[in-house]
Amino acid sequence: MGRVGIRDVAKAAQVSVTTVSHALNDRRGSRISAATKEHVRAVAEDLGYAPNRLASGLRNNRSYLIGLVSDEIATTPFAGDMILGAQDAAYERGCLLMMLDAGGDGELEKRQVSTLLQHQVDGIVYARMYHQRIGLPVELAGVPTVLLDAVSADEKVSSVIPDEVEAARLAVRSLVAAGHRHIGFINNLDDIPATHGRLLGYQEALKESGIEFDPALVVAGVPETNGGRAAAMDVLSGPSRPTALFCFNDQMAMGAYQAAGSLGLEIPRDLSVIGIDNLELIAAALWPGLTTMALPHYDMGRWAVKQLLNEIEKPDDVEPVQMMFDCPLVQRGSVAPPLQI
Amino acid sequence: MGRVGIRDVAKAAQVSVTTVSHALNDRRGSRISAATKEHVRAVAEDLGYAPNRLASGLRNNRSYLIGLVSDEIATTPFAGDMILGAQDAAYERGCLLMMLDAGGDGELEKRQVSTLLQHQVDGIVYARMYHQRIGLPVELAGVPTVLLDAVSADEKVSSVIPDEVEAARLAVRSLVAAGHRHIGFINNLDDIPATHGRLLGYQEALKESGIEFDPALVVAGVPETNGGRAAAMDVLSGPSRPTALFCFNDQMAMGAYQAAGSLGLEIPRDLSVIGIDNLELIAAALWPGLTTMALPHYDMGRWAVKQLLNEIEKPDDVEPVQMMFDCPLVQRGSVAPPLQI
DNA sequence: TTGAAAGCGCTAACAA
DNA sequence: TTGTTAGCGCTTTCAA
Repeated sequence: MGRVGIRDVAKAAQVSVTTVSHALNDRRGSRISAATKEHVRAVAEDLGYAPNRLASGLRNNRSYLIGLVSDEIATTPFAGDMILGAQDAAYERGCLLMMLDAGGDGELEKRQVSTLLQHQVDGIVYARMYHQRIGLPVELAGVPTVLLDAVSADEKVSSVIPDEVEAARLAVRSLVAAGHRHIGFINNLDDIPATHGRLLGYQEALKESGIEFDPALVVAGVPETNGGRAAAMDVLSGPSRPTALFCFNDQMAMGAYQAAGSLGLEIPRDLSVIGIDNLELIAAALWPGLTTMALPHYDMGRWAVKQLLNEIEKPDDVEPVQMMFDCPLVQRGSVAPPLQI
Repeated sequence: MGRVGIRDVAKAAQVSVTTVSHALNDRRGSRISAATKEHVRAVAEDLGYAPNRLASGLRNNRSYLIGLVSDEIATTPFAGDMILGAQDAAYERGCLLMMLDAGGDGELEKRQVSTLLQHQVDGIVYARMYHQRIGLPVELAGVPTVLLDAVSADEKVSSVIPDEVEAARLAVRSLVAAGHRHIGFINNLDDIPATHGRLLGYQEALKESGIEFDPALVVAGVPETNGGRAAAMDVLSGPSRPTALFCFNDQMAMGAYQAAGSLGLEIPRDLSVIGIDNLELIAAALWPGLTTMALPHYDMGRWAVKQLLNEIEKPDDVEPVQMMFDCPLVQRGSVAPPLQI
């Protein structure tokens, strides 16, 4: 581990450390002759010089470290792409991401944030596993922060979320486009933005197609497979069976598949199903594959870090922006025209 | 952001910075009177002092940063618990984890490692998404490293993997214990340690129960749902249908469910199924729930970091250890006695 | 165009 | 038991 430092380079290149520093960082262009710059760089390369970020960070008050604190993203399959997007964006701007996952433990999260700050992170991406409205933790006051898959009540800080209403609208529209007019909605019963947004989108899409909203066709459950199964069982056994089901998420859609199976309904012949999430592991594994709306996790992660770095790099105009991303439709095999139209 | 430093504390406590440093870090116990120590700590707490890890790291040659470089763990649902375990272990020892995911891009990975080293990480956990045998990247030479879910060909570095053979043995044993003697194996066709290890365990478990190995009962496919579906379709339509299926992983088991469904076989009445992975998202979502062997991801992640920190903290006896963890059985509802025995 | 030197916040060897 | 002070590796002001 013979770490080679800037002075080793200076010695080898027969110049001063100042010159080396300037040659490697070229700030003001007109500082150094092109020749020495080239020379110094060659020597540095030769010696395998790599800067010590601890030292430069200490001096510059800039660690090139970004903290990402989350509730459960890291460990659940739902939003892995958020991390990837964030990581990519950070890496492209010369930063590293330090990801911490408190698993929903508020006290732990507090300590994690403090540890992150001790390491002098340049800013923090505060991410939630699913779109929610939150109060910004006090320990983040004064720290450059961007919210990922969350909005703050006071909107004092930038945030990025998916457009729930539009996602639902597009999903239902695609069902309508396939010829369906009798469309059930398997909703989540949790009181979260997605629940309300998607219901709204569902209603709007129906309205714009001149289909009357029938409350009997929306039934809620816990947002997992069993909740979807029960709810689907319910609405499919009802008096007027829908020909298509819009499901709150892919897991509930999987439950709908199971309900359809046990009722002897074949997808998509007897029943079309569309989900939200594009959870590869489920959507692609179902048979037939599940048509679904992809949550723009990668883009959101990317945007959050990009915005954060922008705010860090010019802290003058810290105009917080509330961003929303669209959810693209991913077609597989679970939507077809209804049997008799 | 009025950062308060050690000298602020010193001034406020009316002592020197040395005293503050010692009071807060208590190295050699007998350095400072209990009274002043208490006093200094109180003042520090009061001022909200938090050490600057960049500065102390620079001074100590110890960043308290651990790098975790992986191929795809971060972004796929398979091994999230490895990260959690690693994070927990790091956090308990006062370290932070910097996770980088190259998505399988070797060049990128090389640069990521170099970035990590620039940030002076104390060591690196080199993790793979699934158990494999690898050559250690050259850029890691001389850097404290532990392999996670991988072993190095030369065994010069510590590593931790799951016990594939034992996992399969236990899975098959539990099928035998339920009364099955006609057990199929849906294997992966990739040439990786898990493929061979699990086949071996399958064979050993049969042998110890006095069941003859029938090559016609093992059929391989791509390790995903469709591969499992095709393979299961195959073996279940064959001349002597097994009463139970041991599947390479939970996704293939899901495929087996689909095959069973389309053949009119009810699980677990007509067919028992057992998987490996305990992929919550699938195992719990299937109906009935999938009985499966859990891969010890959390424990492996934890162990890797613990071992790494041990090696970092006393670099004298760097005796690399090759660790193996057992896979516990997670019972849900997919195993029952065979219909007629 | 280049170099000397101060100092980022902290620790620890040395002095008192 | 406590304080003074020299750096850790780097950037940058100021002088040459």
